Amino acid sequence: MKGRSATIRDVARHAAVSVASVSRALNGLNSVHPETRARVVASAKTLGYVPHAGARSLSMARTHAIGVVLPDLHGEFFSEIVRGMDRETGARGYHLLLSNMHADAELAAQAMRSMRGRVDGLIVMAPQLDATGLDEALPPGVPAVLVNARDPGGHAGMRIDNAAGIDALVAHLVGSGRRDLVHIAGPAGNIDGDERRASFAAAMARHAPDRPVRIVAGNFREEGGQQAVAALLREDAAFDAIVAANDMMALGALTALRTAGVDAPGAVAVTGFDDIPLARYLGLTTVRLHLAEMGARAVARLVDTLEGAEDARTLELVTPELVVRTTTPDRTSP
Amino acid sequence: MKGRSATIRDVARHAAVSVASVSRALNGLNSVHPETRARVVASAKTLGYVPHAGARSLSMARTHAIGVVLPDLHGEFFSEIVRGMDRETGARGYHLLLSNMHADAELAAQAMRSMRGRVDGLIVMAPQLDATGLDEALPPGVPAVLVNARDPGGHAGMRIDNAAGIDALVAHLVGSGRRDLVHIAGPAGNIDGDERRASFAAAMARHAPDRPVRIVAGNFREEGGQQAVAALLREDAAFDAIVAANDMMALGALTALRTAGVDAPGAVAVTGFDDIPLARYLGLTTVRLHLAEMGARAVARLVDTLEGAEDARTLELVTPELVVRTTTPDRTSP
DNA sequence: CCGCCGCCTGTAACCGGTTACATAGTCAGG
DNA sequence: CCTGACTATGTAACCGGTTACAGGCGGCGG
Repeated sequence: MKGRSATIRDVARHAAVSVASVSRALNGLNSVHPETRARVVASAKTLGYVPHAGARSLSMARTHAIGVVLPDLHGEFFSEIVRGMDRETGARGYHLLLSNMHADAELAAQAMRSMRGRVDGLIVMAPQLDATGLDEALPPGVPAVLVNARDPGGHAGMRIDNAAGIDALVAHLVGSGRRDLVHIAGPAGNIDGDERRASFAAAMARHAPDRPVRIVAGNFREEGGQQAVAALLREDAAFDAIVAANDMMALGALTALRTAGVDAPGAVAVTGFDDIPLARYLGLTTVRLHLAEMGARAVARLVDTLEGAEDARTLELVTPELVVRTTTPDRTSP
Repeated sequence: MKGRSATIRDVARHAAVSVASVSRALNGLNSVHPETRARVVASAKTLGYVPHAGARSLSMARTHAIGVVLPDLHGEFFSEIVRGMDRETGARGYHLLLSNMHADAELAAQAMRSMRGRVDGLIVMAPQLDATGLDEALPPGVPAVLVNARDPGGHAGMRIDNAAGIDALVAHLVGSGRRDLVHIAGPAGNIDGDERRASFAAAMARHAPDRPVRIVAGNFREEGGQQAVAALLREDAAFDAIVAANDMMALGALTALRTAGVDAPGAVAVTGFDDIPLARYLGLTTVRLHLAEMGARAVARLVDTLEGAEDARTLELVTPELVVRTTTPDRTSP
């Protein structure tokens, strides 16, 4: 409509006061005569004045925005984390600046740099970057919380407690009468995959120390679960439970078992990891990740340090919750 | 570490040139002597200089960010739209500023205002706001694309083509031998629910004009589908197909039919709307929404108008895609 | 030798707010 | 009546960039 929208100086002129008074009046600050304030507010309304957040940020050195750098996450995972962040962020009066999908480390680094001056802090989930590469990429002086990073280095970190999740699953299986467990692992090199594999070995040592630790390779995808089961059947292995590193592979394993004529979950119990929506429909026993909570906590910690609290710079774990369904029936009470 | 991070003046001092030269050198602009440029680049690197995006935005009156105002969307829906936006936004060199979850119109309006000076344009999905309320809430001079708005008024709009989706489903059902279709509607007042209900009537008139238009109430949730089926069975209605207004209700309908002993999909075919991930697993015939594409198109249109193209201010529809699965078996070729 | 032109660079204004500091006015206490 | 404190307001610097404008300088044609 009109050329450009009203600035604070337009309001000042219209109300016949100085810009300082306008600023003070509109921010409810210091001492402003009630009558002056009323005049300013009226002028602002008639001019349709909306403060320019960018200018304010510049002069206050505070943007009230936090940046989020994520890899190319899929569906549920992405949406849950971001939802949690968004909830907390809104509650604390901040905004979220997204920068998703970064193919390689260079792009991710560039994305992080391009946020300097736009955000007060960063939440970074960058599987491609190691600790030192990350320190180089982070704009100096911008606090950060690392989510799911292999090594948070000197920063605050958030991570899923994979060990607790796997331990709960193994304990549950052993407790319901299973003895010969097999783990279908995630892709090598993936943080969660690696942790879950190691945790499986640890959990077996704790709950079934007399049994061997059996692990077959997988890839977090449905076919991976199918192929793993096919390999197991081919070598005629004896097992009565499968602990898949995530739900999708558990699904694949389940269908592969059934099409091969194996009684699942009767003869072979199956567990997953993640609790995707499908798991509920298929009755899959699994662990729920509380991703939204993790996102919210990451924001909460970041905002806390932004607002002066001590920066803990510690790694905080989010404990998954065991969800028992029908793929792990109890064998101990026949 | 060091007190505050380097500014352009620090670089200028270090390289013994003026700030203007630094700016020109780093932006690959105009005419800068190669040697000078090299010196500037070297200084910038040793000082760890990262440009301050906020300051740049202020002076250029361009933020290269676009704001997104969404209601509290759940899972798949939210994530798909945002994913599409993010993809396009990254490809065009922009950022995405999220402001999710706005309980009422007032909060949504406030969220939109708070974005002035932070973004170059807005993508708004605000079911609570009507056209005029929206025009008041929009900061002046900020172009906007409205997603799923009942009436885009004078703005550009994006919407799912509900009529095309319902028509495809009804055509498919009638084509496979069904005649007595029942629609389980969405909640009254919801845009998509209303459109789908009206479209169902229109589609029936087109493809099965001799049959009555039967509609029962629903609420987009699983129980809604169950309750609708219960009501139908209670009144002993004769029907051989159910067209649910979304997938969740279709699921509810399916399970309710089966637990009531009705042969589904043999005696009663069932269709949904949305194509949520579960639909594939349950073999539900439905239509796929291409939400990511809608988000991407919204961004593309917005960026186009920001970069000078003609602003079409037109309502653009995204056509859903029919996905035929097992809940609608063919009856015409016995 | 002069003037002009093109290349390179510097100075300073500007974007739209906030805020330290100065100042004018009012009022009470001594 | 003077002084000090306090309130209300204005002036101008500042945040960190971009860029219009003004030179300075060297080369070249006349």
